[in-house]
Amino acid sequence: MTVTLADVAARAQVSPATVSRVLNGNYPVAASTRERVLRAVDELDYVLNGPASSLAAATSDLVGILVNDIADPFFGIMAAAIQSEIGGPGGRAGGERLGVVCNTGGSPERELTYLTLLQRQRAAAVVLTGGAIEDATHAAAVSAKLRRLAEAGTRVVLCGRPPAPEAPDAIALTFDNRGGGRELTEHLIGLGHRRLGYIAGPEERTTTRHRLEGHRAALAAHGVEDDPRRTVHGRYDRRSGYEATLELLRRDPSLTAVVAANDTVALGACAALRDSGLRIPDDVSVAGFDDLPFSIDAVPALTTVRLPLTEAGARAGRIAMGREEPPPGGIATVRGELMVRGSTGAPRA
Amino acid sequence: MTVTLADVAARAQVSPATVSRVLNGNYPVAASTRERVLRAVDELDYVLNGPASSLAAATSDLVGILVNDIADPFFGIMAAAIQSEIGGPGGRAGGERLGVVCNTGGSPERELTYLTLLQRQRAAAVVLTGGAIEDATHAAAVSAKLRRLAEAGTRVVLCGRPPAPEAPDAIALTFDNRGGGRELTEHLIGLGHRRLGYIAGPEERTTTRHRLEGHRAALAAHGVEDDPRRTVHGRYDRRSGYEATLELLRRDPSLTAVVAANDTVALGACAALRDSGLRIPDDVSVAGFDDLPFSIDAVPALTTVRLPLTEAGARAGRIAMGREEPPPGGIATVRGELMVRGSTGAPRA
DNA sequence: CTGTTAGCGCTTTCAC
DNA sequence: GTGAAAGCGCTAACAG
Repeated sequence: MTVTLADVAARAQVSPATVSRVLNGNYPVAASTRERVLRAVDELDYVLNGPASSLAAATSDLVGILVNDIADPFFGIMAAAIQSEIGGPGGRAGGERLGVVCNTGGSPERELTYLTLLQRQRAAAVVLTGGAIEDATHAAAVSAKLRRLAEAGTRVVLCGRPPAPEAPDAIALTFDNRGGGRELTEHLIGLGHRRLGYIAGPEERTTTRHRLEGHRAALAAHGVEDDPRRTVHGRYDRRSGYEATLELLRRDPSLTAVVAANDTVALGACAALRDSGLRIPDDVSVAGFDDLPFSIDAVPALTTVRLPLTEAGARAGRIAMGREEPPPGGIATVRGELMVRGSTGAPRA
Repeated sequence: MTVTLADVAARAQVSPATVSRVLNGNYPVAASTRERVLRAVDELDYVLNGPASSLAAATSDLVGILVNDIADPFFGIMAAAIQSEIGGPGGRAGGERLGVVCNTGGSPERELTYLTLLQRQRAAAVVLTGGAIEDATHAAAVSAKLRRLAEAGTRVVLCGRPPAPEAPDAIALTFDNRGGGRELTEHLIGLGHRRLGYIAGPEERTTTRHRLEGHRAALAAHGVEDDPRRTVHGRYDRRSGYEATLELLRRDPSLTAVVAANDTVALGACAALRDSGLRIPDDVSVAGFDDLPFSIDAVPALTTVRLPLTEAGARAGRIAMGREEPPPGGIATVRGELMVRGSTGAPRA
């Protein structure tokens, strides 16, 4: 019924081994033989059986990319960059790898499930993107999985995620969220702001914590009071930014600036300010983080910290494919760049 | 070295067959036996070998989701919805399916490559999202692949893509792009606009063509002149919208409205208008398509056509998993909803 | 450069 | 309800 490699071999009048060699292209085969085999493949419309091939070879061409929220361009952009380096020749069978993105939705269980599934498939590599969850139990479970994956020969790369101390084999490309957060708040302080609201992301997330730490470091360094009532936690979405801003305004109507956990949240903050009759930046300045494509189209354009998502993703992809040397020590910090635009200005008198 | 099912069997003092039955849960096994097996699995930290399992069972737990551009929230949102219905129990081994998204980047070759890779993996189902490429050769190749996949037992679902006539087994959930496009332009005509620029997507794409056809149908129905110089093609991105708008303005500075292929393009159009010193909607109205989350935050908020991406994706996912009846005839049309907001208004006098 | 020979680890009849 | 045995389709030594 289904065409197998043996059928191709019979038709091409060679042994199955030869067909395999032609298909994998990793072994010398006479040009004429190769041609004959390829013709047979074509004529029979043969498709390699992936599972059989992976079983025999004890490894597969699958490369998994884990993201927290695929609907968020932050992850979409990284995923696209990573995947672009994974497709194309370099794999085993037929010279193609299957780069696939898995959406954990930020759920620890799903993250672990995907990791298990990928482990089950004997994935060639796994790339985990974005902030990690800071629950100790979960972190330990993930680290254990990563270690096991690495032991089984799966390359593990973290992109935009801090290194996992217990998974020493994992290469990490970390974003300098702390530094970026600090720079951003210093920019605001430099403009004269002293009462800054901060909309943080979900608690128990490394990204959230690091950005907030940067913000606080800036306040501390410049002797600006850090009133805990000026910080609100929420999700990484627009709605959350909207509501948090209203809440911050309620707590302190004299705020002159709002720093958001990311650009999406900042957009929600802008909407809330507008709906409250406040002008940006005349009444209140707003800043985001990430510099997603739409941020420049906000009105006024958003001041933010640009993260080189595409470059970092591409690099992570190449490292995962073994096409680029890992950074020394297995860890590299990727810095953000402050983008000053129209949404921030001097505070009202 | 690696733990196999036989190891688990030995430890639990049962046969490999029994372990397999426990793991797949699709066969009666005594409760006490099951427990013993599960304990052994745990103690040995056993992970099923996916390829071996798929080889023996002649099917896998992989479900592929093809998208044109994962960095575009349009696809991200659909992919997230589809994937959310795929994870969870229902698969074979261990009751989990691996829903993975594959980014074709809009390239015909990569689309075909992914399809082949998925076929090679004996995927349980494949969901293709978004507009199709209208090249006859490519369309035929895709249709052939889809037919072959269906023959091999892979469920094929199209989500937001028109049905492929040559792949009759594929279930199609199509967006009514033509109707939405028409409604949008009629809204503008109703406001009094007569000189409308249209920024179309890339040529040779069903989505592009259908939206444009809707626009033209509206013009024709209301006796508005359809000057071909008022239509420009570009990519589905912001930059393209920016440049196209400048070009349209150059060709006809008296334009009173710009209809964009989608919201992202519309954002670029807004930026170009602003940079040209034109007010929205006082000087020029702007409309988009899709109603992505950021569209409501544009200033002014974008008039657009809302597509139920999440609902459609979830439904496609359920159909792919065999958890929902396909629509009668295998084809369902999903309608959009006109969202009138601040970016459109009456033309200047 | 090519063929022969063993499995890879699991599922699944078929018996008991 | 459980075990024994026969592959699933391919790859990878090892010869030649």
